[in-house]
Amino acid sequence: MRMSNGVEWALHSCVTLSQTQEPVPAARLAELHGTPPAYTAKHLQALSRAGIVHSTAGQIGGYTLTRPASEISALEVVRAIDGDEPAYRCAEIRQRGPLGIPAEQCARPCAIARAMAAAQDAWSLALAHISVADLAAAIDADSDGTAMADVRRWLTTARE
Amino acid sequence: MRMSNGVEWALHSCVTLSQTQEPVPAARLAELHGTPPAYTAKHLQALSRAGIVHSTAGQIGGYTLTRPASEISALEVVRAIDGDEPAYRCAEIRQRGPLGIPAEQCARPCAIARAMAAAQDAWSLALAHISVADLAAAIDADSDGTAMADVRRWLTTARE
DNA sequence: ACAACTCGGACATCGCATGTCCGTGATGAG
DNA sequence: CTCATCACGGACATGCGATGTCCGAGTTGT
Repeated sequence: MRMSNGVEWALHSCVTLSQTQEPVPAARLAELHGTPPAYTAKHLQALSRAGIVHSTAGQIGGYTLTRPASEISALEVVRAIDGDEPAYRCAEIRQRGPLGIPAEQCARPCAIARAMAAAQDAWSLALAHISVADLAAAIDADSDGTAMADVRRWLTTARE
Repeated sequence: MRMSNGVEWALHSCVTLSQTQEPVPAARLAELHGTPPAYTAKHLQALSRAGIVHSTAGQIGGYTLTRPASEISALEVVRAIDGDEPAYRCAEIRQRGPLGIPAEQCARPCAIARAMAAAQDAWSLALAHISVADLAAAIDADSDGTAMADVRRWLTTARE
């Protein structure tokens, strides 16, 4: 079980975008994070499709958050990048083999699938309770309150 | 984020093995579940390495559980097949780019990594509380108490 | 002692994630 | 109003890991 690597970049990008009101181009975010520009842009497009960020074209274009950072959960970002299908996909083994159960008796998911789904729900719930604003605040606290200020400064100075 | 498909087969195999004391060959389990024999054997080897099942060679060989099914958690089985490394692997983005933080200030994991780890812990905890015996009982209940009896009968008659 | 049956690890193959590119459209300047 | 510049958006290669398969080593019963 492995999560897409782009989830990390997307979360960092959202945290960065939460520090400004002006559009930030994908190339700028890639430079700040030290990630491949084209690939970073690809993930931002996924965020755009999911309605988490808004894209502005043109010379002063870029990406902005569509909502306050406190109203964007980490779960939304993860789902936008990694897809919303569950990690465990039941292949309906119970219907196969010499003791296969007819499909009409399989209205409910298999007990194993139910257990895995419950685990996934617990995982989702944990992420749903964390917002982008929470992450930004935690990162700021880790750096004694300088990290986000540095980001804001860098975003403005780089634009000059 | 996608879990290995073999997890399902391994869990079903453990449930089946919980219904008998005698060794069951990998080929027999594959036949019962309608899965590729060689690949099924591969996953059983992983369970063997993890100490969940015990293998017996020779003519009447096969696999048996090493412990009572009530003492084997679904989490153990999942980890044995899918690996025990976390789904989210932090690439330490905070150390990169123009605002990179020196490594000596990164003793604690990044706030984002901590959030993802907490979600993974919730997921693990949910699976740790479910035993193979629980799964067998739930599957039996779904079929009005006939499924496990059918499995036991099939295991003995097929051996004749 | 033999033969049959078992597990165990080493070897191909496929799909998806990763990474990259150019076309399209919009914006600001002249 | 026209044009040049810039940014997004989707379509195109590539690499690695999961999937799937095979044969050899070891053990047991005959």
